[in-house]
Amino acid sequence: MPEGHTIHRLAGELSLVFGGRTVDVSSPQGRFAAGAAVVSGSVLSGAQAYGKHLFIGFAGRRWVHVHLGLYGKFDVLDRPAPEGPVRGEVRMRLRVPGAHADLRGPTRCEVVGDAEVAAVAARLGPDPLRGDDPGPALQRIGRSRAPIGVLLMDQAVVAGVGNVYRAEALFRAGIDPARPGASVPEPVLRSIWADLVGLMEQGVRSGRIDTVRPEHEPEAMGRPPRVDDHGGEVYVYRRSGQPCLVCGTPVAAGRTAARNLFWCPNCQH
DNA sequence: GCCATATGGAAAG
DNA sequence: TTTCCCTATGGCA
Repeated sequence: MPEGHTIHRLAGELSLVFGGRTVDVSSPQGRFAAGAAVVSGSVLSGAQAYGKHLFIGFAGRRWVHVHLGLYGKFDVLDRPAPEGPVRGEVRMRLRVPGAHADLRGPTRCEVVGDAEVAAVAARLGPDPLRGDDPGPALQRIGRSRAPIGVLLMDQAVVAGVGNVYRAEALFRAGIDPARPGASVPEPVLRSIWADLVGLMEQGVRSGRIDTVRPEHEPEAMGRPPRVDDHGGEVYVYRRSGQPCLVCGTPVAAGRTAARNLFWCPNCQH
């Protein structure tokens, strides 16, 4: 479930569990064997998140740069690594007495230096989860003819927003994803930013994406709760054809830039 | 078993 | 705009 909130949450968990400790790093699958050897046995200083990029810091100014991509997973477990054969394709395993973490299916997992961390941070737009100034994002969107739905997913514009937060923030703002960025009034852009900050901070705390306002929650509407793969309750994401939680109109679906897009044609303009 | 699918992004055409 | 990569899972023979 890798949108920015997942990565920031992981950074916190990794820092808490492994920070200040000497960590054994391995690659049961083998594809990260060389990198693991570089950092294994050194002290893990802490982890940092920039958008969807995770940097795990080790003594000697070395970082393991991890990007989960579409289906990567990084499980941090408060118990010793199990004995015996490793289940599945574990690219990287972190291990200390009493805890371990397994990384599977990442798009990227490599040892880098400070320069690479800085380069990644520099090419990303402001991150709602880092307390960044939204100015550059607002300006870029305000000048662009590209659809607001595309701009919000562009990591160079806003870092950390993925397909779920994109769809949900636009629904909550009542904005049609196809609208050109420049056509969205600046105050609306500001409120979308503030909304993303609140939603994503909540996501970091809960480890899931919940976007439905109290007045539209299942208990309030007399319908059964619904939990999707992302773990939470949402208005439109992956609800195509089902009635909009606010107006009952069937939720629309489309594909833009090879990604699924969902919106309510009645509530969003 | 096979196929489709997924919250991403980079490279190729 | 399409293709490719990385992995697990659920539906369907």
